[in-house]
Amino acid sequence: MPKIKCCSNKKISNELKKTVDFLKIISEENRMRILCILKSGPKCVCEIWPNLDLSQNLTSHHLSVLKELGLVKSKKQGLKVFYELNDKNLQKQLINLDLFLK
Amino acid sequence: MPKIKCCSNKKISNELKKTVDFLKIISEENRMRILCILKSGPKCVCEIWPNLDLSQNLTSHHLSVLKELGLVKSKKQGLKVFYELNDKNLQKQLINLDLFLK
DNA sequence: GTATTATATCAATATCTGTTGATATACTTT
DNA sequence: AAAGTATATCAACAGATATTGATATAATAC
Repeated sequence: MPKIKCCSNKKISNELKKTVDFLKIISEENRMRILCILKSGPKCVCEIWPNLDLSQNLTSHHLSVLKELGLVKSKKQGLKVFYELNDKNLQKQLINLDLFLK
Repeated sequence: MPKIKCCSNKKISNELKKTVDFLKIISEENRMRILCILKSGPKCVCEIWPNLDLSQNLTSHHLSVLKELGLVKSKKQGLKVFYELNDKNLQKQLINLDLFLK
């Protein structure tokens, strides 16, 4: 039986799991839209959710999911909370994905 | 209110949905593993499932999901069914993903 | 023909994840 | 202090998706 790296090697297997976690987060239409919206720069929640045809609280929830995985960062400014891409991490995850599939 | 392409433009919005469909399929640990295994060339199901610690029928099911989206192709050879990457399509989908996030 | 092997299918279940509505927090304005 | 605005949180529900066990199909070997 030949050894297959992504199945037998623990380090690679762990990397694969992390990549899958990343994919699970971005494989949702509204979250992908949020990431696209944020490509043009930081936005507060009130600028994001009307574009998505989503409720405010659901948008907030998706943002928190993205933040938990480090794909976006946020900073409070008065009443508003501005979200922006954590582009370094996002690009890193895309590169890891490529390593598995290219 | 500024227009945001991935939300307002129908064509781009459709592309985004297709990309999300692709992501949903590959955001599963075992399916990602299958794709990795197939990078080293065509394999029959009986060579794949023992590597995955999955049952035969579940492996078969995941393969059918991958095939349905055109990420793998299969050909029967006697009793065995050999699966191989549909690499052209896989790479195309990765490029589309990059278009949205890079 | 029967037995055996490889693969696929199906219904039932379990698990996960998005959504909703209500409410809480936190800041600003008056 | 009270009212209003922006955001977050929570429990409950709904829908989707992975898993399981049993069984079906299809090709080969005897």
